[in-house]
Amino acid sequence: MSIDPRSHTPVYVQLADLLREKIESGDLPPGAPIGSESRLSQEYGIGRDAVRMSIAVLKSEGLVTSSRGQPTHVRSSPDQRPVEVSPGSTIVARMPKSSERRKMDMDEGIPILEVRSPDGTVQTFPADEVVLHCP
Amino acid sequence: MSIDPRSHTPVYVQLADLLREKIESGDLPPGAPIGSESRLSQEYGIGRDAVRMSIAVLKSEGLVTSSRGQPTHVRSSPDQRPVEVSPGSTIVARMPKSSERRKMDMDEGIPILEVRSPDGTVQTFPADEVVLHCP
DNA sequence: GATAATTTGTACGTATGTATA
DNA sequence: TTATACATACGTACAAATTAT
Repeated sequence: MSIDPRSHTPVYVQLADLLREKIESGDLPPGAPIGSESRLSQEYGIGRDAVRMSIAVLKSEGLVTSSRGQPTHVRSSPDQRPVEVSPGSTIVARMPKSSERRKMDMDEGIPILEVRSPDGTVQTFPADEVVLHCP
Repeated sequence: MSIDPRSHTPVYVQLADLLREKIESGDLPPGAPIGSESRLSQEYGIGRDAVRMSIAVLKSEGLVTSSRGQPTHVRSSPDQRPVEVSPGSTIVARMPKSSERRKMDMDEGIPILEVRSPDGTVQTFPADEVVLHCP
């Protein structure tokens, strides 16, 4: 599996597809480092910018996480706990604002689930932590 | 309101915050162009790269959309239609994969809502189009 | 219809800052 | 301290899509 710079598909999309395949196949299991930017850059013969764009795609899909000084690694999703929803509640999902995401210590690419109960109370959950159960 | 390149807060975060404020205050209403990259670059005295990173933040939050040849504009969310959920259903939210997003013609920064009915059927909705109603 | 101008997308480069090991 | 790795920020160039002329 390699990357074709002459393809109509951008190289960063090709690399993202390639890495996503490795993640979903288990070749890169949760917690595994996907390889440093410079290493991927050399290995596939593309610029570091293209590598970073690939990783940005995977981060936006919640598949990997990265932070300064640490290797980028495959995200290990937490166990999803069941949450019982009150009868008559309404549910929406949205992406958190950056400030909200930092405050709730959420990774990129994770939506927020909002549950509005009939009594007016609103509960918000990081979407990867819960499974809502309707009555 | 201006941008301080000496601040500890990255300039692209500062610009994202600035534009988000204008969007949420109604100064930049839905459908309004936020200004071209070159214009924002000149106006705030920062590089085009920083401008693009700012816009990437706002796109990931579902606040703006952009495509080749067209000015980036404030996203106008569609009306959220009510969806009745079957009793005993479970609900999760996640981000779509790139291929999924293209196939469903979804903008960036929009989660997917998955409703699993007790009979095993699974319904998926772009999260900005629906409000789920529990029985 | 054809051209030109505008705008975003892709891809490369360099340099420096900051956090971690 | 040193080395590694990611984050930020600047630059350039060209491609591709849209809009205006």
